[in-house]
Amino acid sequence: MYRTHHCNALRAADIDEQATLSGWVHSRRDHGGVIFIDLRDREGLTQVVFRPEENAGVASQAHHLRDEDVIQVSGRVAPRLPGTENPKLATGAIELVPSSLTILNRAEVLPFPLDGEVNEDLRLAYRYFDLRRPQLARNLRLRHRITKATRDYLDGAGFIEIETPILSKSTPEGARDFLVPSRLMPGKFYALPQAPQQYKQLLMVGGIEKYFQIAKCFRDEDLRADRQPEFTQIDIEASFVRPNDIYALTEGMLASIFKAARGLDIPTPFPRLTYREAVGTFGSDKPDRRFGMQLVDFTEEFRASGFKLFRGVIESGGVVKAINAKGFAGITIGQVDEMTAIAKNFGAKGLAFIKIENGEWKSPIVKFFSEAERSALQTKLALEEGDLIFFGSDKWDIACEVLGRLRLRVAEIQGLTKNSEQLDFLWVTGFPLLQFDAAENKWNAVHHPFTRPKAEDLPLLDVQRYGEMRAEAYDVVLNGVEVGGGSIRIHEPELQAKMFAVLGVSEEDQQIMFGHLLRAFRLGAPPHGGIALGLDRLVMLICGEQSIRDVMAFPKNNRGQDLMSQSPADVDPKQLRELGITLAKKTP
RNA sequence: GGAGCCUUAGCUCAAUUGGUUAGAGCGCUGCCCUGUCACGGCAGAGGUUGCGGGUUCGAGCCCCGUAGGCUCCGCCA
Repeated sequence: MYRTHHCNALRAADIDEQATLSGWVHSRRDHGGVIFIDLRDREGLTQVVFRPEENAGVASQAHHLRDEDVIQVSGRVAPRLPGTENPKLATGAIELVPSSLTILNRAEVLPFPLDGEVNEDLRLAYRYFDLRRPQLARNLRLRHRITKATRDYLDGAGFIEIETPILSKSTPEGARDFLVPSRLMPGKFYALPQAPQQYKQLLMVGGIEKYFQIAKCFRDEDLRADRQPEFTQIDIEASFVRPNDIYALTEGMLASIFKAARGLDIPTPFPRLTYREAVGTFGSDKPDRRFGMQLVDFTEEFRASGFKLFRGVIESGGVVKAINAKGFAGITIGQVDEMTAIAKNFGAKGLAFIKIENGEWKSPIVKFFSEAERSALQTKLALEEGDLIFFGSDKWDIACEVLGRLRLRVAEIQGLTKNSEQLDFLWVTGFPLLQFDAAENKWNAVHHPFTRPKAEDLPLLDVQRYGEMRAEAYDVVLNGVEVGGGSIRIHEPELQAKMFAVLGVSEEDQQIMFGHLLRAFRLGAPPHGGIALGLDRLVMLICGEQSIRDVMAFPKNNRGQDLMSQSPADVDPKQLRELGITLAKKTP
């Protein structure tokens, strides 16, 4: 038996008991005579004291212990000498006085210390070692609590967990696929699933009615702090449901998750905003509402303005909007440049702003404003000394996005959400169904091609007013992060075929790529819909981390490499021959 | 594909205007130390300043290129 107790178990009540502990040498304090070891396992720390006068052999062995050696000690639980108890340690009232010490494994010189900041690439190269950090260990355990709560909740709601294939089929829309070559059918490829989308819909056709999966998904796109090439979704699909059913289910599940993980009762139901409201008021379809700085519309006020720039934009169908960056009039030249760069990056031609300083409105454009226009700005933006107005005047979506991005950056600079404990959940609904891609000269699905148009917008399909159609789709947003999204699906073969056609998929290609789905819909497909939540992002938010890498056991770096195992890597030419693959010569 | 920041000892960082032999803390090695818990003390080892080129009497520092890391934009149905 390696242990009788773990390292966070022994208390004053155990004094004079015999105990055996196993774990890592967390720290050693060698006084030449007496030696203290903090022994660590995943549960905590226990001080072990070696006294030469009690057991010279064991004590001399202990002189050679180094950090992170793995040892086993057996002995007597003793009270600490009066005055030497450590209140910072749960086991601080006692110590173990060992009669035997077994060194189970030595640790070489450590690549980096486990406390303090270390470069992430080094940590990733030694991930198995880095996982000993309390932070990462805590995150993985919290992640387990969250998936456990998810399974328990969905099981209680009658959902069945079903695995769907990882070796799947490439589809044209969406993200770039990871491909897997087939050996038995040379020249053909599987694709790793971007999501179990079609399978879960086919499970609905199969009469499962309530499905879920903690599903690995794969997308071959560039990485970010919150995007990895392989990630996990809480994937849910149900039959005979309307959006309200999905909302209630998701809210209940998230409440259950936050209760299990953080002991918090989050208020439900979540508020709902339409896409138009979210973008129009916050400049984002995943608004962070933990601070104000809302977008205010001044299109009517400036319709006949003496300021030609605004008037011209409005005359050509655009809008004038503004935000009040409170207390930001002291903005530096560098920050003005940064804000202007942000504005231009998101499509604005420039950035107009007004500082309210020393009771004056400071800006080259103020002189063009009428008294009524100034008064409207004053009132609707609730201007005070020290405030700063940013304007967005452009087409609606550009003006909104520019101000939305500025709003987030100002909030970041001002630290408005720093140390915030607030959990702001909301639903965003009524997304556009389709978006025109000028570069490809075609319509693309905003969500995915299986998304159901809102019933009242269906007539627009036949008159080809695609851009005005809204989807029966919804996102759930937490603190400005999209943690999930879903939709009610199309279950009629005719409508689905029509959607494919709008998206530019020929009838022949429909049969090749989606024939099974269209055929399934002709065999009694129930109305259905669902949602998928990004588990990694959710865990990240619950753990208070900035990156999903910190809530995954073995994440990849910025370029999709595993710095520990050095993947991706070259393969043996024999493997390629079996697959019928020849590598193109590298172009110099 | 683009932008920004970064790269000096095993780790985290410093190094004045371009100027002597590139320093500190932690870690490591050796010695001392019997109540510490960030133990303490003494001594020591450890550097191609990412790499290549340039400017200069002289480059960690300036210039050009390149590699790598992170963040963001594009991309992510």
